[in-house]
Amino acid sequence: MKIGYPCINRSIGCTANSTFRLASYSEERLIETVSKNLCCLRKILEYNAAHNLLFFRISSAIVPFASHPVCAFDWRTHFKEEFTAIGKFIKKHDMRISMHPDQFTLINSPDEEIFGRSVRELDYHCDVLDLMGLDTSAKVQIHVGGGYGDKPSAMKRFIERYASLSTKIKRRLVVENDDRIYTLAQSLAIHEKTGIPVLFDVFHHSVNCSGEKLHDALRKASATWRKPDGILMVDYSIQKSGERAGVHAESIDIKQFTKFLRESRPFDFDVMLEIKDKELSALKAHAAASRDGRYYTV
DNA sequence: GGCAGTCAAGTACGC
DNA sequence: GCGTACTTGACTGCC
Repeated sequence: MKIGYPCINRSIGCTANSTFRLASYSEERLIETVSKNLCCLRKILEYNAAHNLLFFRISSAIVPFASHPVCAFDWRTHFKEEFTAIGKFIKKHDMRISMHPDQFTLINSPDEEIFGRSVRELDYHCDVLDLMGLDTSAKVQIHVGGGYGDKPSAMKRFIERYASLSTKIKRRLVVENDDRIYTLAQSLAIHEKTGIPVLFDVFHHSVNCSGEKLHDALRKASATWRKPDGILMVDYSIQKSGERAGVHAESIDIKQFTKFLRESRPFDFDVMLEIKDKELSALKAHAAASRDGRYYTV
């Protein structure tokens, strides 16, 4: 078990997801921004290594507009050395990495152009992980997509579209149960037809539940990950009190997290803490999990 | 320098 | 049909 947090570290005074407006696009601006992002990513990973936080989600904004037609610049070649060096660091510290394209990446959209843009976006995410030289346990997670008023057809379209994807994408792509449309059971049904691993989101499961108890959910989701995929990835968050169901909490509740650790035995998985205060909660979770026999330390 | 409006992209939902 | 939330930060222009 490794513990991590997504994209942003507020303790070290830099960000690895600087971007700019499309209207301000220029090659110079892109190079300057990506250089800054990669430099900061390295610092975040160093912080994580020092604090034994060995799971991290790299921001999709690491290369702004990478899949947009405006971007004609060959950033892959230009930044090859930087990516390789970061990858070496990740491997040296035995870190687990994920990426999560945002809600515009929809491989089950009825619109072929949206599908095309989504494939380009997935290509970009896989390129980042490939350039770092990471193995196929580094994953790119997406949701099943829209319901389009007819979920069975939308799921069928996901399955067909998945089959048409390149190996480069398929070897990294995993699907996650979401908080409004596709449940764990529906994600597992898609796994049955495609073989795609299912990333289990504990919080989404509590908001949009197909009935499985935690133990059952972890057993079923774990079984969708094969050896080259690494162990199950789990997204963990809790409800912010006094807010609409689905709003992420500001900070982790260690009592609840400890209960989750206890109830999730004996399954092993890596936990991504989708909590607003990022590394601060991850550090608290690390302290709680370090007493757990599953917890991985270097 | 600070503030508020806005940002590439899509879908679902409420009015 | 239109505006807004999603989830969120941070860029940008205006004062």
